[in-house]
Amino acid sequence: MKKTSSTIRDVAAAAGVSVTTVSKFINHAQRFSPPVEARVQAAIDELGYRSNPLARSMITGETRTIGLAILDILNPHFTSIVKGANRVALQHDYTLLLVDTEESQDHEQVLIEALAQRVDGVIVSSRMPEQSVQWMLELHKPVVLFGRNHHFPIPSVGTDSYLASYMLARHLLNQGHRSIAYVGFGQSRWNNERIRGVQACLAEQGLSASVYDAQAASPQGGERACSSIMLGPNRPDAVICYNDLIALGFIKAARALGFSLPQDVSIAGFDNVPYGEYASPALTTVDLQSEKMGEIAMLKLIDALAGKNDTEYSLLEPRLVVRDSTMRRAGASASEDASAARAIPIRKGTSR
Amino acid sequence: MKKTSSTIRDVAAAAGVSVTTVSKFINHAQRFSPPVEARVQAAIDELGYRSNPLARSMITGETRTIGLAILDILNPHFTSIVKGANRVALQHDYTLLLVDTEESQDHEQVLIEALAQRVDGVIVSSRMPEQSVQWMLELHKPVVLFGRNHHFPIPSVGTDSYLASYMLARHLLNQGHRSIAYVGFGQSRWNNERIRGVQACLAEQGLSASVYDAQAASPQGGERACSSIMLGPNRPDAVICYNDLIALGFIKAARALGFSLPQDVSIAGFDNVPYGEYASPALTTVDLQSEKMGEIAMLKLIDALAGKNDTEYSLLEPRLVVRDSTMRRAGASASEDASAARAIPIRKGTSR
DNA sequence: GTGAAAGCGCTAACAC
DNA sequence: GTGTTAGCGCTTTCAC
Repeated sequence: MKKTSSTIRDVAAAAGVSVTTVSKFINHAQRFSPPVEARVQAAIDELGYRSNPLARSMITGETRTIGLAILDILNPHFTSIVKGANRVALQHDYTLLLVDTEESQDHEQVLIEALAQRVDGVIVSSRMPEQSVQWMLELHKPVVLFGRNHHFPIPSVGTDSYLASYMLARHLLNQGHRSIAYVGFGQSRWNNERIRGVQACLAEQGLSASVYDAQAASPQGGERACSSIMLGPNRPDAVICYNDLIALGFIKAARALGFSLPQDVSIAGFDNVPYGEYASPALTTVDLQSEKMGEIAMLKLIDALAGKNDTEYSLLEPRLVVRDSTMRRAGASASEDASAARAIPIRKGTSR
Repeated sequence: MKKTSSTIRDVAAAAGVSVTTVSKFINHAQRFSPPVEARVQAAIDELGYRSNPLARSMITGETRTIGLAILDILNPHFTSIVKGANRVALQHDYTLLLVDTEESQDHEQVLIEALAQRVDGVIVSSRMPEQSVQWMLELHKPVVLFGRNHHFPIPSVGTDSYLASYMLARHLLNQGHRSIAYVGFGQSRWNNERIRGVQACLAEQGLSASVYDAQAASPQGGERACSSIMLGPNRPDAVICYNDLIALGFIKAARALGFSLPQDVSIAGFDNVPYGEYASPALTTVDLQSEKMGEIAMLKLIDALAGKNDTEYSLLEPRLVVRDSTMRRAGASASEDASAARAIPIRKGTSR
C-alpha cells in the first residue's frame, strides 16, 4: 500500500508510452497494438493506478453524478423516491449523491447550491414557496423539481394531490362519515392542494372539514396534534392526515387517550409508506407512487442532460389503498357505499 | 441567466485585480485594502461568480465531502445511521454523499471505490466477509466500518450483537418460552454473532434454538419464512428475527395463517426501527442505537481526517425494548419472571 | 498588499 | 497507432 496514489504520468512512464495513450486506453477511446495494451495494463495493475475523476471532470465538464435533495430521510416516502431514482441512475451509469436538508432547513438553498456544483444536475424536493426558486435557474445546471411550479419553467414530477385527497374524502363520505377533520402540515407545498381536494369533495355534500395543523410531518407531529382534536368540542368521526407518518402518530395517541380505532374514529393518510400495512389498525392511505416519482424525476434529468427538454410536468395518478383504519360509520346505510360509484358522476358542481 | 458560469479570471478582470487577490479574498485567506475588497465583491456579485469546488479540490486535495455506503435505504435502521452521520458532518462543515449498494450488490466494491475517489473518506456498511476487505486499505483514504473487523486494523463502530441477542433470548426464557426459533439473514455480518448469543443463552438451560434463514432482510423475507416455521413439525413458541423488518413481515404472515399474536407465538427483532412501535402487536426489539452509530462513525472519520488515529473499535450497548409482541407464556408461573435473575443460574438440564 | 507564474491530473485537438 | 502540446479553474510559492 503506497502512501500517495499514482498518476497517469507514472503509468505512462512505467509502460514506456505517452500519457495520451494511457488516457485513451483507460477510456476505451481507442485500441492499440497488443504489446502496448499489455504493457499499459501491466503498469496500471503494478501501480494500482486509478484515474482521478476530479481531474477528468474538470476537462470534460461532466461528473456522471446526479444530486438529489430530499426533505427528510427518516420518512419512508422519501427513501422510496431515492430508491427509484437510484435504480435509474445506476442503469444509466450515474452515481446518485444524496443530501438530506431536514437538519438545516435554513440552509437549504446553500446546501443545494453546493451540491449542484459537484454534480451534473439536481433533483430537488423543497419547502420553498414556488415563487422563490429563481436561484435554481441560475445554477447553470439542469434541475428537476418534485411538485409543479407555476412560476418558472422547471421540469417536474408529482402525484395529483388534489385528486388524492378528493378520493380520500369521497371514501370517507361513502363510509358514512360526516364530521371530517384534516390535519395538515403547513410547511409543505402539497398541503393546500390536499385541503382543497378535501373541501371540494365535502362541499358537494354541503359539508366542510375542520382544518388543523401538525407542526411536524412525523409521527411525533401526529401524536401532539391528537388530543386537542379528539378531546375538543368538535370531535370528528374521521381524520385525514397530511401523511402516513402523522396518521401513525395520531393513531397511537388516540388509543392512548382511550379511543377505539377505527370504531370511534377513522384515520387515513397519504403516501402509502410500507409500515402503514403493519400498523394497527392497518392504515388506509393513498398511494402516491413515491418510487415511480423518483424514477421519473431521474429519467427527466437524464433527458435534460442529453439535451432533450420536451416534457415539463408529469402528473402521476394516486391510488386509494383501503385498509382497516377507516370503517363504515355505525348508522350509515349499507347501500350508500355501493351506490357511490354511480352517484358521483351525476352530481353537479364538481369542479376544482 | 448566463449560459456559462464565470471563472475566477473573469472576476479578476472585472475588478481590475489579479486572480491571486480574488482567490485569497474568497478563501478569507488574507485581507486587502477596502477599495480592492469592495471592487472584488462587486465583481463577484455582478457576475454571479461561484468558485468551482472541483478545481479547488484538485489542488488542495480535499473535497470537504464524506461518502457513506449503506446496504438498503429502505431499512429505517440505515436511515437512522444516515441521520446521525449527516448531523455530525454538517456540524463539521462536511457534506455527506450517500450510496445505496442494495441495487447492485455485485458491484459493491466498484461502487465504493468510485465513491471513495470523490470524497475525503468513506464510511462503509458492507456484506463482504471480513477477510476480503483488503482493497479498502488500498483506497488511500480513511475508512470507517460498521462492525468490527478482526483481520485488518480499520476503525469501526458497532453494537454488541452477541449481547443483544443474548438479552433477547434471556427475556424470552424469563417469560417461560422454551421452544425458541431464530430467523436469521445469512448474508449479514451480524448474523453469526446473533445466533451465538441466542444459543449461548439457551445452552445455559440445556436448550437450543432452531435456526432458520430469511432470504431477505425485509418484511417480505419475514413473510416468506413464516409458514414453513409456523406450520412445520416443530412450531416454536417464540421467534427471534434477524431484524425488525423481518419480524414485522413474520407477524403479518403469522396472522394471515390464523395465529393469534402474541398468545400463540412471541416475536422479537433487532434495531428498534421507529415503526415497530406502531405495529400490532407493538414489536419487542433491541435498540442498537442506529443513529448514534452513524454519529460515532462520522466522528471517527473526521478524526482520522485530522490525523488522529487512536480509537479502533467502538462498541455500543444494546438496550432491550419490551413491547407487546412478546408475552408470558401460558403456564409459566408468575414468580418465574421475578425470580429469573436468581433462578436461572441454578437450573440444571432443563430441556425440551 | 498585490501579482506573475507554476502546476494539480487529466483530456482533446492536432501532429507525425 | 502514438506522441506533443495546450489548457480546464483554481491555489500557492515567491517576488515585488
